[in-house]
Amino acid sequence: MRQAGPVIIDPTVLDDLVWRGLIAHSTDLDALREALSSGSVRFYVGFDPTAPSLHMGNLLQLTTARRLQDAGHTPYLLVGGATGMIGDPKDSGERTLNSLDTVKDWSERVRRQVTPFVSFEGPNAATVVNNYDWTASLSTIDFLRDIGKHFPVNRMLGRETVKRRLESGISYTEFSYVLLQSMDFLSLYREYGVTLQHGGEDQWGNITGGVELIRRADAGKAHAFVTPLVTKPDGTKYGKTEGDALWLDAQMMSPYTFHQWWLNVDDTQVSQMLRLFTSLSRAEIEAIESETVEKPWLRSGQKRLADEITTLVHGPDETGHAKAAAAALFGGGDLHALSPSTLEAALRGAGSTSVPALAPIVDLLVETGLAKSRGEARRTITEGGAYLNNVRVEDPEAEPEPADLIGGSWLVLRRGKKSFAGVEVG
RNA sequence: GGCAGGUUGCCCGAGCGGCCAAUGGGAACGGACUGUAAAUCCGUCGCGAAAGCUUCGAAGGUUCGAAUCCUUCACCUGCCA
Repeated sequence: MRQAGPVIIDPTVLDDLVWRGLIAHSTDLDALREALSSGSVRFYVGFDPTAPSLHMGNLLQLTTARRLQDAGHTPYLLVGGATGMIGDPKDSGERTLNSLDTVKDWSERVRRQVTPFVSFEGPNAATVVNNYDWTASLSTIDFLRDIGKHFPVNRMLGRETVKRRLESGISYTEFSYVLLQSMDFLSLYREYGVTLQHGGEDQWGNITGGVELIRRADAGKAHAFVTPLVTKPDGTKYGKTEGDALWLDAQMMSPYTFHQWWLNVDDTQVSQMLRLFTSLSRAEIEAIESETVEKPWLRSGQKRLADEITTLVHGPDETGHAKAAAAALFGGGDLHALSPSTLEAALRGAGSTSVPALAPIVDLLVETGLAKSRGEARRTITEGGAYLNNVRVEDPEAEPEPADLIGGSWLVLRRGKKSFAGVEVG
């Protein structure tokens, strides 16, 4: 896509990032603006393989990297094959170390997930690196002499994450994490001339550790900024409990569910999400914002958000399917009136199960995963929360009849307002 | 190595021999109201249709009866070596 030849630098990129609210903290902003206006800056962002899929926080880094690349800068996407084996300290306590095989598997997944977001063509083509490559062979002596010497322990103890962990305990392993990440920045600085790192707000300490190391070890000048931590309206983190996590992997979260996730974003957060995650222009976003204020029930912000981001992550075809599925299931019309192919596609997106023969609703609720146990399924029916083909089921002993089958073989089960599951009988 | 404290359901946190499947809060789930929103109100929240069964770090033991007492083990925290 990108033309060979000189890179065209967009000098307004930093101001755009600021307007979007993507900069929570940064090193000297004026120096950074200067650097970003005067040439293609090589920058890096890291992704540790701590789960089988990337999530919302990683997505924010990926779209940010893309913005920088679109403005003419050169991305280095780092897979944390080494740092993923150590684990950075988090407030909730010591991590369980993952096995070598797990980290390798997840590293590979990260590498695959990360690549579609940037371009590998043109003069400012992206590069994917893995910190395992320069970390694994490093000797302990060299590490302590060359890296460790630059880290005063008294300063390390003052870091917020460490302070919070001193009560509950922190292992030397996690305490040392900052050295590894700092060494990454130094290595990329030396090897490729990388002078900028960005990441999530929780990485600020680790990132500035690298900036400082470059200064101490090489008397070099590097920049950094971090994006804000995106929290739920109540201030808690996403991904803390199962239901909130947003996975980019289609196996872990279907494109339909992914699309629904964005569609259900709070009114109070739509504006922020549009700015942070989409590439819509300022004018477009402001137009949507005013429409959201005037006619909130249209949820135009949520719809645009869901379409844009699902397309970015899963492509336009999947977005189309997700919208069609939602229209079919939430449309409120008679499901029997839908064409079998439309229905089938919708249910595949929402999740479906095959059973050999008709069975009581209670069993089907469990079978489809809408209820965890038969007791819970019965309770759901008693509470009035179970629906067959969008009609409430009143009787806990109810059993579907052949006439309920749509297109001769499908049942649509629903729990509550939003959870659908298809059942294919036969 | 010594001494002290801790380990309870998704999370936090009561309980300290029977009235405990285990108070309370949060999360989650269902209903009403709505816009597939928020807020609010109501209800549910180990498994089982029920009888009953399996839970309170692990394994033993005392007792008619234990999450609650005893022993050993594991892990965590603090203080002292």
